Amino acid sequence: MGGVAWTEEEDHQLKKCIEQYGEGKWHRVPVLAGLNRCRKSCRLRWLNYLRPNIKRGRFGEEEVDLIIKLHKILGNRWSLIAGRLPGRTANDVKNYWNCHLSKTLNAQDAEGGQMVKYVEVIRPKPQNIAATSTLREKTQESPSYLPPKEESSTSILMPYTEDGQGQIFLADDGSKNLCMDEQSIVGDLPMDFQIDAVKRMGNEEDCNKFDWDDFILDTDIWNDSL
DNA sequence: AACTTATCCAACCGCCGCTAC
DNA sequence: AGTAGCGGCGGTTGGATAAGT
Repeated sequence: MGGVAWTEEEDHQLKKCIEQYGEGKWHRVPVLAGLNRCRKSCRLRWLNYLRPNIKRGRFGEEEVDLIIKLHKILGNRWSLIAGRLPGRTANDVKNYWNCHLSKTLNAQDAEGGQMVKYVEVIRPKPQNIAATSTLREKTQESPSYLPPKEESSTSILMPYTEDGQGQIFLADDGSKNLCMDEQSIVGDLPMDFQIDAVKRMGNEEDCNKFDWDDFILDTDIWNDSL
């Protein structure tokens, strides 16, 4: 292993400590539990191994499908992906990806697998001007950048697929619709940037009301498009 | 049976963003 | 405004084990 393996006794001490004091305050855990481990080591051991309801064993077909879909949308955001797989940890998902999926899928891509690109989505003009300009500066780094069509609106980027299906338009009222406008293609951009952009968009009130991570992760949206 | 190579996965490391001071 | 401390995350490491020769 990469480090010193945990003993049964250490596991027991950690478990007892969490049961007594609850999760969190990890810097205090080594002292409270009487363990010669750092806060990070304790946290990791709890999250990846000792926490109740952790699922062990092989990944099911449905789980693997979901991992592939979510990885397409989110990239290496293992904790977000694991959040959609009950009982699985980010470490499990990451290990599974690295051992089983990355090689297989890279080979498929080399043979012309489907590729995700991105479209521009129009939202109402935000009140937070500073955030908007940051987004535009970043967006313009894309070689195929197209400026927003209307001054009264601004844009975010969402994935669509090579075959032209599944482009998402977010209407003023927050509803989600398909958008087939080819002009709206902005280019290939990393998902991290998109999420960053999405988080920066709109006034604070709007952002608080709308759960963007949940929107992006809402697999029902992508079932038809990916 | 003995040795080598490949695979798996628990644990560690370094970085990042947030918060309190 | 700067800094220290924290929780959290993703990348990487390396020991254990399985598979191959």
